Amino acid sequence: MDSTVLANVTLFKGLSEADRDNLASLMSESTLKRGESLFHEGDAGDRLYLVVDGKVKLSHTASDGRENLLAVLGPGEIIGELSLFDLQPRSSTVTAIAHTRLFSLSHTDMRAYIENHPTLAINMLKEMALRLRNTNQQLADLVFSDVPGRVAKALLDLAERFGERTPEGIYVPHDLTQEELAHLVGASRETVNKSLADFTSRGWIRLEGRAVLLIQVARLQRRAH
Amino acid sequence: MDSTVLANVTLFKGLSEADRDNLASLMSESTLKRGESLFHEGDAGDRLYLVVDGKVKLSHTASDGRENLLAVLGPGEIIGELSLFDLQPRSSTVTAIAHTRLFSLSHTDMRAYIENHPTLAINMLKEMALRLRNTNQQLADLVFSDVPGRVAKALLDLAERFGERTPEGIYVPHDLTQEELAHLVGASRETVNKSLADFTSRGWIRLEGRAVLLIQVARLQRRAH
DNA sequence: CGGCGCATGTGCGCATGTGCACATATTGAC
DNA sequence: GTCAATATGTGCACATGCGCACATGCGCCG
Repeated sequence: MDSTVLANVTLFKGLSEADRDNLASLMSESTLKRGESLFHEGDAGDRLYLVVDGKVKLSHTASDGRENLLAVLGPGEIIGELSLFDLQPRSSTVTAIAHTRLFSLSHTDMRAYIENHPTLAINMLKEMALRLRNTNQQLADLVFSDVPGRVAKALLDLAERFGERTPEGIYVPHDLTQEELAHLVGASRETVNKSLADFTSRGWIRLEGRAVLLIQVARLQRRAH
Repeated sequence: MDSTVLANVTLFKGLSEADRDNLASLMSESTLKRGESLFHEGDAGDRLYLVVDGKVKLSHTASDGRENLLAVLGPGEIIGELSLFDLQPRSSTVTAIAHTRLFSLSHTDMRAYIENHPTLAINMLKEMALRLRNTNQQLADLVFSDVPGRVAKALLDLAERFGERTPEGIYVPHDLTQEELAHLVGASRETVNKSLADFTSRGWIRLEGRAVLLIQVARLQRRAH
């Protein structure tokens, strides 16, 4: 296991190199192809995962089959941290939306490390505070904004996390189908499609398969408010 | 400051009596009347609060003035824990909805304690994991359920936290106006009022000022799904 | 204990967004 | 490269819920 990867992970910031090596020796590696799941809602979970490369979606399925995306996670982000502390079953399903490489660590090992390394505990708390803020923000967006507004917001969010500047604008390879994007913003596929079509006809964005080019970021920001 | 109160707070479970005494000596006490605010969204915050008695609402206001309740917190629950870790300004406004007594502690003192007491760090992580699960659940409800469903859910939620069994049913003194309840479920006051009227006419509940009597809990659960 | 102000109850027209139906385009497996 | 499966694009009827308008009710402050 390569401990140098861990140096770039927020969760492990501030740990000594020896600690990171040690942690790395406790981890195992796995990969997922698009569509493959890491675990399902309701499963008992005893591992913590770390995305090294690729992207996964965190989803929740209602009893009638409708789906809802809680988040899209990329490199450096952690998965399955909730079950670590409250011992509840997985509250969401995690599925790869691109080819993904992960490291994982048993809850037992992680707990032991947290208890002996205050820095790690604090990092973990920071991470969770951030998540909580994001989720609260999402809640507010859902209540306050209409569908086009939420779509604009989602695009800007994805841009911040996965975008790269180009001469034409920000290129955002999000790997989501429009249906998945719809689930992310809590709307129907059709409505999201129409919003995207509208933004395109205004020249704000250009669709390129499972990626978008954001051309007029300021307009999108205004629309997202 | 009375350290016996701390013995019943989840966050401080597992600490020695000496530690609790010591923490108590670092705390100060304050009270709020209904309508008074502890702090506002955007404020810089450097204190952690603990609800001893009463109830507060945690709200978020959009730029156009519309409001959204993130949570209602009661005895034993903590407030202002996010700013502790990420040093961001307050992400919500906290206002008393009943006469409320609070203890508070400076971030510096709390951080020092967390770093030296793994138990406390783990408790904090548990607390935040729980919050995160709840918020995710709320997100899902907002996406999947219609307004009456969300109202039913909210009533059951409030019952679990504040209700007391009586011969007639579960009596829930929630202290919320219908407008506040509407903000909590992300709907308009009018629609919530109509849902409540409907539930009442079916004999599922009875309204009693800022309290509800839940008569047919099973029906509500079915409606909330 | 009287009355003002906030809270609740209810009808109605309008806007948003859903879900179906169907066409077209793209992708990926063989 | 072919072709089935999946994803995207778009019109339309219908449902939900919002927001205005207004009536009624109730609590609390002086």
